[in-house]
Amino acid sequence: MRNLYLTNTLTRRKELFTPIHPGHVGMYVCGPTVYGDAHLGHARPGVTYDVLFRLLKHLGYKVRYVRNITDVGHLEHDADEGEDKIAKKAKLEDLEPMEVVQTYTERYHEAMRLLNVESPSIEPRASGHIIEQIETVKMILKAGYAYESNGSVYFDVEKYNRDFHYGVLSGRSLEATLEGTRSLDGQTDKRAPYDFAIWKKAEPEHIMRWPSPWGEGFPGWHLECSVMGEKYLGKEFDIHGGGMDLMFPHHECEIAQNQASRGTQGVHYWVHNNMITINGQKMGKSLGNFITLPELFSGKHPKLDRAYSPMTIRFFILQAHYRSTLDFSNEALQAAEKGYKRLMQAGRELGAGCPVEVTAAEGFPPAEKSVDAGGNPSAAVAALIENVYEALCDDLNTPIAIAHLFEAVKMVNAGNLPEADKAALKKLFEDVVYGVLGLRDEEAAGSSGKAEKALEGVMDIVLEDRRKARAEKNWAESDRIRDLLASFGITVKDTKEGATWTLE
RNA sequence: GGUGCUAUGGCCGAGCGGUUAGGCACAGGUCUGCAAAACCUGCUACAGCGGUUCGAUUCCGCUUGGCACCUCCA
Repeated sequence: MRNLYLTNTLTRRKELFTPIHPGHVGMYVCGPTVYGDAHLGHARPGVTYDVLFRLLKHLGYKVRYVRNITDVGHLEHDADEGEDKIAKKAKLEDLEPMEVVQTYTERYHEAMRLLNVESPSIEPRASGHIIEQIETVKMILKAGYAYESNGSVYFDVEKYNRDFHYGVLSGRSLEATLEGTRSLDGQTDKRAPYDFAIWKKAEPEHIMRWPSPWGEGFPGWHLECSVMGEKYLGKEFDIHGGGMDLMFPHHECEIAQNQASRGTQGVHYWVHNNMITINGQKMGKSLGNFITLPELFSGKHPKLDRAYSPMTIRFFILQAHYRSTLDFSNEALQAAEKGYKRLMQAGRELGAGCPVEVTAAEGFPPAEKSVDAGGNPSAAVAALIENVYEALCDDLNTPIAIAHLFEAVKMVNAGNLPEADKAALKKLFEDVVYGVLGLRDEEAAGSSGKAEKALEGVMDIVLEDRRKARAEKNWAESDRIRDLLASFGITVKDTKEGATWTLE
């Protein structure tokens, strides 16, 4: 199996990926809190870990990919104020909290489907694991790393830090953590400001609540990932992904909880994707500068010049390395769109088809074996394919992989490709462009609707008339038809093979 | 204040101690009744100041700027 390198946040370096169980990979990624539409920022981890999932499968691993849905216990502000986002949204919209969860979970799934993000193997919900979370709280209490206080249970960070290191992931010392911690106003049940709730008492007005040994309440946010990760992937698993903003405190707390409850940090490779920025600033709810995915797809947002297709967004994300920030702008998105279209055009030229699912390749680069029928590809093509795989396996360097793919585009456009090269590149497009990168040819997707079929028929007639006019060099009539169509948003282009048209 | 990241040509964005990243835009060309598209060619940048080195955009230091986390956040 080909070597894969990943940057492990825990060690801050690129490491050779070695799974716990040869041939198998357990991967957990923090999913969304479903209290609103997913925005462009959510697309980043969605796409990034989708590519990792697809790449691992393509490399031949059997992967169990767990991505949770946070539908409970996500505190809005400081833990002591105890209002969770979903309950708040429910009040705002006068809904049952689970209605909010249902709506936005479905909308999230739809957005991910449009982005061609594969479903994870398991998508557990926090609300479905209250019993397990209570059990874990008990274990942490039993181990002596938590204390009960007025119906809530807090993690005793100071004690933990004496035995282990609270801050291994984010590279902080406890003192450093304390430095910037906000001073807490008023009463607190916590012993120290850096302690965090693993079980939170529900105030009378709190809607989402469950009975527990400490009274009615709800689990702390950090707990769910520890618990669901262990339940579905075991006490130790290979990869844990998420946004860099979750590194502290969320993932730090997860490690502490794991260590305290099961005696191990639990995760071998921590992978963190960077943020998408807008005018150089993080795109986020709290900053109010985010653009939701439905808005992007429809173009309905003051910051958008127009709509951008899901694949444009996906390509845009893939053109930057996942560990770098990526700055949003209409210009950048339009550049991505053009590049994406050029890539797809080459794919069509090669006759490559989108695979239904990613398949494990045999031998690497896989093209070596696949083109026996047509002979071996040229050295240039073989090198190109090798470069693409090398980039992907080098910490998921999709921008480099794409740069090499554009070399392939050049070769295809230059024409006169030997059959063996053509076959090898076709395979490369199927395996990598459509497979691992998960791009889909939106234009080739085909029109199946009745109205579209009808329009196609009408256009055939109209363009046939125009062709006749052109054959008679009746340019006035030809241009009249073209201008008329343009006024409905239909663009006609004359190519060597005849006229083509596109709507809007 | 603490911790960490970052500064690349008109824009987005890789990368590396000595070699063209790539995309978009732009310019020229091919094609074309025109237009558009497509294709070809061109476009050589690494914040500033020092240092290490035969050689630095790439390593080190300083300066200046930007960002993230430390509070919910992908």
